[in-house]
Amino acid sequence: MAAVPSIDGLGGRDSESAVKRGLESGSAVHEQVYLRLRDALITGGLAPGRALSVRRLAAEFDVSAMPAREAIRRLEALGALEFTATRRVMVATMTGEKLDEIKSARLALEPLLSEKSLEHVGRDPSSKKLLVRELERIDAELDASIHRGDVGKYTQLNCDFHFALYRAAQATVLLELVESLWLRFGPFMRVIIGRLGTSCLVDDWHKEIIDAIKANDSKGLAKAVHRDILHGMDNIDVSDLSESS
Amino acid sequence: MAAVPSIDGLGGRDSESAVKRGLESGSAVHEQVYLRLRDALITGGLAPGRALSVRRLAAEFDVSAMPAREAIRRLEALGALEFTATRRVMVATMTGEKLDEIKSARLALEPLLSEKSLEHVGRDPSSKKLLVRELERIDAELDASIHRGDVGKYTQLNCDFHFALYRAAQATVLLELVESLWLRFGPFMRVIIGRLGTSCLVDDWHKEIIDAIKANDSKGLAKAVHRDILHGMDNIDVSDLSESS
DNA sequence: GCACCAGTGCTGTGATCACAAAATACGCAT
DNA sequence: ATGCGTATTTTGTGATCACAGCACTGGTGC
Repeated sequence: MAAVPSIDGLGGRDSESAVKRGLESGSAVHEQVYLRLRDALITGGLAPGRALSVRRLAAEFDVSAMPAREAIRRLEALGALEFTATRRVMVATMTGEKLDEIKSARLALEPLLSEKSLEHVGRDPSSKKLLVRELERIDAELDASIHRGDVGKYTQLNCDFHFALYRAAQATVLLELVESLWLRFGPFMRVIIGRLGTSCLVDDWHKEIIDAIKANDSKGLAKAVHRDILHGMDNIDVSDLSESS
Repeated sequence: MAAVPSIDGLGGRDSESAVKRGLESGSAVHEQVYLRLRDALITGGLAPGRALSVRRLAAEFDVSAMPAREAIRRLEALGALEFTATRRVMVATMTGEKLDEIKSARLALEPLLSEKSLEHVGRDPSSKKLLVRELERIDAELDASIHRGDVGKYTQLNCDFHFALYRAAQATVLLELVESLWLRFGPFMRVIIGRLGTSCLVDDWHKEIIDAIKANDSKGLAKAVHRDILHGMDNIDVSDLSESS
């Protein structure tokens, strides 16, 4: 009963989370539930509109209702989950307005955050080497998953790539804001990409990002991130929204 | 026992919250606890580093522990509260890095949000009139509180002013991001202003903001908001941080 | 006077229960 | 077969309890 098939992306998989935090996993049970649920959401493991319930979630994770409730509350505060009129909880749905806001916010924050990363990592050549190597590793896997047509893996790796970059900025506040944004569009994006397939995807922007880091080109990096976001969010048709709920 | 003297800004006061939401108060008890605690934090009613506890908070609000726990979890998710190493909860403290991040994020988001407000309100002259009138009302009170030297009222009104402006954008996601930012620096800002007094404050930028709205000057509005943020956060000495914990 | 240590109260955390309301399932009548 | 109303189940929510660990108190020994 520990392994859970009914929620995609929530099952055992490996211990490596999509958005590894600097923090330790924390002994608290509700923290672990939160982290696993968060990763499932951010990588699109749960479809928008998907109904959740305290007891079911608790059963999935083989814990009591309390930790599940707390995890749900936190994710609701971050906008990843939303209430129905009758206080039931579901994965947040997407609207055209929301999508627009998320795009604006991403464009405002993520290039900034990536600049900070470069600035932070620029002082220490060894840590920069490490970052570049990790990004290249992820990007290679990402490339492979695109050609393989593995949507699930792509989503997770794309998430890994960006947050590996952003985490290097050591900027907690900004990172949490961006995380909140990804939590909001992750489930939706997964549906979209799943519908379009990986054929429409390229990771040219990621290579531009890596090159800009290598060249210590702060503005170029910001621009590359900007373009990556635009590319990822512009080919989304609003008409997809109606079916995604 | 309903009126609580031990937490400033949490006591009865009037029913008007600092950051009124479009939503109704919601019948759920934990929602009300959350809203009151949030307003207390955002207006600086609780000092940074201030210890909170589930049971004490529950007693303050005359509810059981459960709603208090849920409210705390949500505010912790938003970065308003933080854990000690031993899982105890306190009002988030400020560091130089955090302050820098918050400033960056505010500068990136709030001018954008204000532009959206103008855009949204520009189509309907009557709603624009309404907004301008409300802003002028708040600004007048704000002016008065400055001359009166009423730091508490100033903080609350400044918060009211900005969120009255931002709420007009009808942009939930962006608003929640900004709210999260204000929750983080509200308590700290209150301490700073409390130390400096209202003498150093001017609300010229607010008048510029109102003028830009009247003139439908989108860029001018963004610039005015930008300056208001800079003015508010630039005269903060990092040395204040050590004493504010 | 000061440092240290035991004791006591407080705290987070998880578990469980009760209750009302909502959603689902089911069966009946047409 | 289908629409409808009832019955059962599930659900959120609040309350309470048990337990282990931390923090602070007060006192004792040096």
